Amino acid sequence: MEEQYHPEQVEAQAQSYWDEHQTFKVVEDRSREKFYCLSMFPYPSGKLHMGHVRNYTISDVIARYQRMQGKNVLHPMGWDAFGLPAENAAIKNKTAPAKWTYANTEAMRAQLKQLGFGFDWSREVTTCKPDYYKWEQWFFTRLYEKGLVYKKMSTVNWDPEDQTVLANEQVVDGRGWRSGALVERKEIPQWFIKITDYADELLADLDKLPHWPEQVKTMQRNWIGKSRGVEMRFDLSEPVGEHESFEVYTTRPDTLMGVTYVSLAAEHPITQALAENNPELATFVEQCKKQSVAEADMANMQKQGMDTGIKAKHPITGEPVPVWVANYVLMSYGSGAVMAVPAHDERDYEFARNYQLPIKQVIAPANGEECDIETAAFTEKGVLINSGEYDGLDFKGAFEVIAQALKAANQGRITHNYRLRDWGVSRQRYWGAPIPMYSLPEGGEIPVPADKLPILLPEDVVMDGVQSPLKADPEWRKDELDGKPVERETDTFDTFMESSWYYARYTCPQYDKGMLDPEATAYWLPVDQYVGGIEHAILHLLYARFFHKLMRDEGLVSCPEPFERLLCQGMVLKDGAKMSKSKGNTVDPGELIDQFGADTVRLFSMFAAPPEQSMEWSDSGVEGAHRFLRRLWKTVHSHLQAGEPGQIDQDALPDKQKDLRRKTHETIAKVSDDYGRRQTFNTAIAAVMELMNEVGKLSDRANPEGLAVEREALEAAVLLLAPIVPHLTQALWQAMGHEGIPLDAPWPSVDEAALERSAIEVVVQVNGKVRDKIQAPVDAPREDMEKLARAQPNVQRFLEGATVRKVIVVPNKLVNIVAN
RNA sequence: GCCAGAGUGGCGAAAUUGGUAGACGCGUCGGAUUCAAAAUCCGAUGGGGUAAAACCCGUGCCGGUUCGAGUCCGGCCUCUGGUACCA
Repeated sequence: MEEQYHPEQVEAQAQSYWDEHQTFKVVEDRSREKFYCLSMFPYPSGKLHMGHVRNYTISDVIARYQRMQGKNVLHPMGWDAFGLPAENAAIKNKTAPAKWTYANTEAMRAQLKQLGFGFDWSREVTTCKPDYYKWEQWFFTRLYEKGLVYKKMSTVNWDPEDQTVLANEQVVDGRGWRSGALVERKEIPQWFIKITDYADELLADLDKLPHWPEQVKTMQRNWIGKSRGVEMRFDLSEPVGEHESFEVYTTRPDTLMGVTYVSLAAEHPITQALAENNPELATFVEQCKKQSVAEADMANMQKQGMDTGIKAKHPITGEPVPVWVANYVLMSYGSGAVMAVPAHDERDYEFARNYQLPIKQVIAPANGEECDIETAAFTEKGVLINSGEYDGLDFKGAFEVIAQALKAANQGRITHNYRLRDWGVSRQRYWGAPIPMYSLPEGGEIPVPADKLPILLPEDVVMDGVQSPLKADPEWRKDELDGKPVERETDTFDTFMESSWYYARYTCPQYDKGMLDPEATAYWLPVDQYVGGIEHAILHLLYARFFHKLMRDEGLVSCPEPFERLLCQGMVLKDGAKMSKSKGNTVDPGELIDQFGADTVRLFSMFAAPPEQSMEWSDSGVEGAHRFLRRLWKTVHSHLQAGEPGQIDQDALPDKQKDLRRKTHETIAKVSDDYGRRQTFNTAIAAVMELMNEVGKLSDRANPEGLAVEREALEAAVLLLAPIVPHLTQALWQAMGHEGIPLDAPWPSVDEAALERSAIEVVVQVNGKVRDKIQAPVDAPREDMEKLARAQPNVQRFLEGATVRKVIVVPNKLVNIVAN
């Protein structure tokens, strides 16, 4: 063994060992317990960034730990290769998106290997390759046949200058990021998948995920947003064209008598019909089109409206209610119409104040307190007032009685509503999987038959920066079906489609008899541990759960949920801000590896913060991590120089040696818990550092027995760190005379005899403040502890002249004497 | 706006079930080693206070529950993620 730690040598050696022995290649083995450890696959954007390093280090640590528990571990990697950045890069670099993407996957794969991640590269999946998206296209046609796919008009950002659809991200301050033109809303036909059909199941099954973070489940519940309310019909006082009424939904039917106006969306058919003969309204509707489609923008924008002049009848009283058009009512949410109760809804309140609409209070606080409706809306539930026969009812009573009245009058009914909307999967972009649908010459659409799949995306294209090459090329769309000409859909899939099922494809990446091999999915699924960024808490994770249920209903997978346990890692920050190119505060993992080695980078990423928390990058912290590894190396080296260890006879050990053994076994217990249950790798590392500090203080190298105690501590430290710094620990493990690698060694176990201690430190408080600390025998009776505590001089000082009211004794921990 | 988080020394953090606030690391200061420096090793390090102790204060802010609150409850402030076409 060399005296100095040379990471470049150690790492090259370990990595070539893994390559030669195909250490991370796994196959189904029904005789062993499996563990499927998955990290969110990267978008191949160019180089790895620190967020990737953190993500994949976490999953690698978990995968290696589980392997040391004896499990058959699958830890795959692939590329979420379709997406918008490839198109932008293609335009900028005058290259094809495919070429750019493949170059990036090459570069990033090399970096991942440098970091020593134990991926089974034989299962690599690249979503932009036809053998992957073919099955996605096939699955979509199956969903179509099952009635789970439909086409409808839907709103997009339209750049009138480039004549193209923009992503929300491409709209900056209301203008197209390239053209600078004011962006408009435009309604175009798009494909949707009925995720709302699965809303109840997606909601209910969150309860089957005890190992998901509570916050993620809460976010998903709120996103699905199931509510119980009343759907009711407002009849128009006189018909508008063919329209005689419209529907609204409310969760607060108790406020129905406080309705002072109703609002329609600009795109509502009644609004459209009215605008035909009302130029002023038509202008307002046009104005409404010049605003963002993003929810955050809509919620923050100035609320504007216009009185249409027509009236609707209140569904209970029949009194006329003015009908307005408002920019904040969206056609794609619910029915595109809302009833307004300004006294009890903040948004309606603000709107009514702006336009001097009446505000009628119909709810009073339940506790009889006053509330001033002149200053703010009262949005809590309470008791009905000014509501005629309903006065005095509470929310629950009013809900039922008013719903009953609406039902009796044939004006409405109780129903459930979801905030969740169907999944729009059409994108008017090139770099995505073509949507496998044909338009027929006689009109209508049919799915592309299986034998015509995949619909290939041409890779050799030139991007002009404006239009998708699929749309620009009139030839591409031409196809033939049973001798008849048909036209291909030129839209491509939302890239969330690919990321919704890649985890399943990893179980059988080369399978060509179908989308998935049910035997492979039955063995490997569900994923036991999923690791990825919190930013995916809703969209990706909800779509993937949805897709899983769709695949289950197709007989491709057998479990109800795809991800058993979820860990959402925090962001990597530098100088308090997210690392990003635009802020210029990025750190290049490659340079760090060159300087310190992969193990140091991995160690620091795990040590700086617990995985869920955002983590502050620090150059000197990295140096500290490196220092620790050098120290560990040197300690093992000098230990080996000191001679051969003997046998340990626990009972005969001197106290110092007993202390070191206790520390060793306490550390094994603590670190095992940190890896397995708590997943706090930072405290696991801190515990091993403490152990190494104790080795420095307590080791006795003068005799074989002392060397044996030290050897035990060092072997424990090496095995406990093996998942985090796999190269260095492999070298040390072999230097200490072991065949094979730590990864295949059993996880160290705790020797209960070594943990035993005779005395324990107990804190003594007077009135909750620490006044002394005593050494008490372990499990001392309460009376003894109290007596001992009271005897301390400093405790007596504080008890002087006071009467003891109560003594609280927490066994083996603390005594608190309450006195005054 | 709405939904979900976070806030503890000079810095990253720890405190796992309501029971010693600051483990571990970084930085800083002092010392050893060295011709000198780097590296390494040893020691100190929340603020106030003391010769040293004792003691007092201290976990974003205000209030509450409790023998005891970083931890639980109510109300704020600031920051972060998501907000359906960034992934």
